[in-house]
Amino acid sequence: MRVRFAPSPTGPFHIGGARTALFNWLFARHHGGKFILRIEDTDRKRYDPDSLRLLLDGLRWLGLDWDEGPEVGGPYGPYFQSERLHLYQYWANWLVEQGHAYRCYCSEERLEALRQQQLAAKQDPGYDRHCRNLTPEERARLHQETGGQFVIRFKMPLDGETTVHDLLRGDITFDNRQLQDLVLLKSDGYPTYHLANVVDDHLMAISHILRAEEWISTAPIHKHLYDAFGWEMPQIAHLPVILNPSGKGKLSKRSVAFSEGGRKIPVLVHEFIEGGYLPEAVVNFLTNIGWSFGDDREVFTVQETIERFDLSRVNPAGGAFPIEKLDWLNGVYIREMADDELARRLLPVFEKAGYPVDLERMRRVVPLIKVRIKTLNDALDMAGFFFTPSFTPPPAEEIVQKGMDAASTKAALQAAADRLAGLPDFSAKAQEEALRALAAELGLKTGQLFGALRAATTGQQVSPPLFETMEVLGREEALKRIRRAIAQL
RNA sequence: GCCCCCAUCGUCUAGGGGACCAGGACGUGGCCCUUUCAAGGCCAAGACGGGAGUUCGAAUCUCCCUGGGGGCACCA
Repeated sequence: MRVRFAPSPTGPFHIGGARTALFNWLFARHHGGKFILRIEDTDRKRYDPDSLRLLLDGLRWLGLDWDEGPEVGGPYGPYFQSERLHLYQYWANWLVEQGHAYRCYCSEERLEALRQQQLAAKQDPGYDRHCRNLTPEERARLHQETGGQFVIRFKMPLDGETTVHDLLRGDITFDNRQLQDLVLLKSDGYPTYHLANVVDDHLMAISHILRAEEWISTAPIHKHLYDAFGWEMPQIAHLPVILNPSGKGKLSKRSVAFSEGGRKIPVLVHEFIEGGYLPEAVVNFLTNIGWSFGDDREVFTVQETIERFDLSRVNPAGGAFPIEKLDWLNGVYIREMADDELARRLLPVFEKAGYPVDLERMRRVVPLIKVRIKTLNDALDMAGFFFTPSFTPPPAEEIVQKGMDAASTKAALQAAADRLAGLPDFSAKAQEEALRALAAELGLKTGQLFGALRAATTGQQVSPPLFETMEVLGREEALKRIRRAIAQL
């Protein structure tokens, strides 16, 4: 079995594309087949040089390794369509010679005028097959007049029906009269998607096509192309589309999408990377859209997915992008990760945010924040204060707790500092014992005393547990922060 | 407008004629735990779009309607 992912480098790598790639990859890995990456760079107008890097980086980040394609080569190369132009030209001309296609000399202006006319007359827009039945004389004259500028169009059957078998949906029948004499080869010598895709899938011996639902309407077109070539069409399945979280419109339509709360949700693979998501969580998440593991399980490894993945559990219905589930799932993966591993992954995040990184300290911080973060980036807000070189205490109003004033807070912090300074050991346990006793002596609620200390030492209202935090900070640093807070009251 | 696809809790889904007064998960609400915030535990609310038909029996099969989505380029 040979499957392919064939993206077009015309923009950033989209999560919908990643899902298609993932399903193809899973299919190949499950069946012991090959996963081919082919770059369909035939649109010179929309070509975006950054997108290839984004694509390759994204695939690698997700762990979707390809057996043939860019950077790895393979026996069916080249894997960039722009390097295969001679093949498309050869096969397009072959179709012309065989009478399955023809040269069309119509100008863009004529096509545009035709379209306007059809629209005005409330007719379906489409090419009127003007050049399909030219006499050799007319053909020669037009060739002369246009200076040999032409496109090659496919001769679509004028009547009858075409049935395509979809692995997920069964037989789908189309009326041939709906089909156009579409362009196979553009006037710049580049192929259109239809030609290049069919030629390459055949030449690369692709056995199964797993592509997004939005391609369904091109299936009969491709079927006719395969028939004209006398080639066998690969087995085909159309994966359900992913809709916006609102369920309105497909996700890939715009690169900016918003959830109900108005939060901008990531839709580009690099946004997930930069957003602090874990690739294993994203893969698990994507796997659950349109496919289910069974046994009421939602969390599972890629290995388990590979073992179980097949088309029979793919749901043909499109659905909304359940982004809030990714946050939960990412949190699950973070909590299940070994502390050491998490520390290692957190380092570059802190480094990028401008904090001086320190693996030793990070190892000690991780157990305190692990259950409190959903993304790696969350750690910045939760634990940045551990790494701030010159920590500044927050303003007085953030230190003074409910039911207290500056004077009582100052006194309480001073007393706490004295107790902490006098502790034989600075363990969280020893601190807690001493400070609970102190709170009782001062007639304060634990929340009042601990809250003031929390604000003083972390600068935050929300933080990891206070005593563990101070233990990691170290007695010297903790006391320093408390004293600076006192000075500010 | 034309063609095509799809239809179970708000969302992702399980379900393949009786095992379904429909199961799981996210989210939401409540309680417990608790120095904040989480995590965790327990509990709760919450769906088969509508109508015909087939059948002893339909979430499951058929048809119609409705709704949603996709496609109609010298873009992929």
